[in-house]
Amino acid sequence: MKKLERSFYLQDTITTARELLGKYLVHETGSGRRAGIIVETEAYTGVEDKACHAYEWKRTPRNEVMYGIGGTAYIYFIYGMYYCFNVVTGAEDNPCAVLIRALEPVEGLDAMAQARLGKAYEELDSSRKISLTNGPGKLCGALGITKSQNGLDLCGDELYICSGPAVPISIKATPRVNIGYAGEFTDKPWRFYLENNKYVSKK
DNA sequence: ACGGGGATGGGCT
DNA sequence: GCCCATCCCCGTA
Repeated sequence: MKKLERSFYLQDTITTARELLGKYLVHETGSGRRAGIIVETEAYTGVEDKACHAYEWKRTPRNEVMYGIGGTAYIYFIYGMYYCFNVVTGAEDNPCAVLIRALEPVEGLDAMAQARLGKAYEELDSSRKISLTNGPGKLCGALGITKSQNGLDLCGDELYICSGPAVPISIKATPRVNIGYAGEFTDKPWRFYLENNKYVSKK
């Protein structure tokens, strides 16, 4: 299990979104490591993509880090209560990102259960175990990801992604979730997930 | 099973 | 003052 290098993140956004499936997302917190396998992603392909925060070169304090180099963490606050974690892709000044939508928990299960529900992992029924990380806001809660990690370099030591086991995987593609405002981009099949994985957020 | 609606507050016009 | 790349609960069946 090797930390992904810069070159991985410099690939085009859709390739990166597909290749992130099966990789390990790791957060080294003050109280231990929390990690999970990435099972669902969405590609936001840049200034032409009406669903992308940087559509038409929009540049504000919130999305500023999207203009950085591939391999930067882009984390934003949404709906008054949740965070979403994204991986910036491609060269600088080419603002694209991949939203991580779901994880399969691997390490730090008790810390995740504590963070989300205030309980020990083994106290949870199976549906509560699944709902620990089967959505973008949920996985941030479980891993302890907040705005304070916005802009971190994923080639660093706090928040990073590792290669997974070389296992055959089957990838499904569908339209992205909750972007009905994006006109002709609404139906682009840029959401990817591991088929048959029970931690995927929907269908 | 499925759907409707409320929570909740930063970000931006 | 409206929007939002979400989540969870509480109806109906």
